[in-house]
Amino acid sequence: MPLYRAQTYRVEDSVGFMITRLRASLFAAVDREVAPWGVSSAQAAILIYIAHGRGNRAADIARDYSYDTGSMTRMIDRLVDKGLLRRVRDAADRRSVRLELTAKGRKLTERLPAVAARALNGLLRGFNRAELDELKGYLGRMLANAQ
Amino acid sequence: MPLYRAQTYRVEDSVGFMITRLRASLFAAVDREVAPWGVSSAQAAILIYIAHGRGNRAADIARDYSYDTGSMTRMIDRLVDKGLLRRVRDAADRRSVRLELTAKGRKLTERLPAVAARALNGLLRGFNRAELDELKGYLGRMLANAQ
DNA sequence: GGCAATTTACTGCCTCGGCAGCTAATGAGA
DNA sequence: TCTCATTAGCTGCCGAGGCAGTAAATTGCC
Repeated sequence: MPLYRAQTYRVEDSVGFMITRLRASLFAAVDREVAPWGVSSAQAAILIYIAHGRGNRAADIARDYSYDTGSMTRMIDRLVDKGLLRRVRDAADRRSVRLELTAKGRKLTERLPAVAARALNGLLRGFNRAELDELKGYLGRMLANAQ
Repeated sequence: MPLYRAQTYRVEDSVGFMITRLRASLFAAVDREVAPWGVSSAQAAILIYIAHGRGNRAADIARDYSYDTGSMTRMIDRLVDKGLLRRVRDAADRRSVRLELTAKGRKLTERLPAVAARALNGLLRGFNRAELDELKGYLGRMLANAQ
């Protein structure tokens, strides 16, 4: 017996619908907080990634975030335009572009993890650690099913 | 002790990150299935809403889906252009536009719930009913926290 | 009845993101 | 070494959404 069936399908009963709304309200919450600093939630995620030093090429971010490389190019364009990021051609592999935070970008990025944490904690009000772990377990299983 | 803290924040450990990726892969799965019929997953959601008869004004959908009304206008434009939907000015409240499925739209819409159910069941492979209910409980609590 | 507030839909402008197609650079194999 | 496949990044094109501002219609309140 499948969990969802066409005959009884109701949008508002769907996990997909809930996830979509959750994502939208989470992004909106972060956007409200970082807007005064002139960036968006999506841009903040890129900055945090680079600051954490787990890779600094556009292709790294695209792979880890499952982003389209064309989207990445334009995202980086916006961050470069804002003076937060710098493109540096890699001498060893001249196809690649290394991304470096500018001083301004580094300064801003220091404040971003706190915003992300606050937004998540807001959504998780009333949750204890065990519940969060269980929730993440479910989400992780779904992601694994998605390959 | 908050669940997320700025000092230890890692994007890939974040529920927000997981939700974002889940949404993207769910939409992509539905898009792949309905693309041959000339519609997108977002458009399919609108059609299902109208077919279920829980409201047929643009404002109803925008409210229930937490959509921007400007986005709704453009979404309806695309569906009207495809001949799936018809705009009918409401005689009683002339601000409103009633949305009606065309014969073509009705025919297409009959097949959509099955696609949605299949996509969700794919993500939920290995889940039993109790686990799904618990997951939905968690997501519902987060949505309530988002107001 | 008259005026203010609200609602509905629409528009322009913007960010985000996928897809397809392209070039340049690199790597692997005959 | 030459060829072919792969990779990195960029571009055009599109759909999806939010925000702000507008006009018309409706509702509510005095």
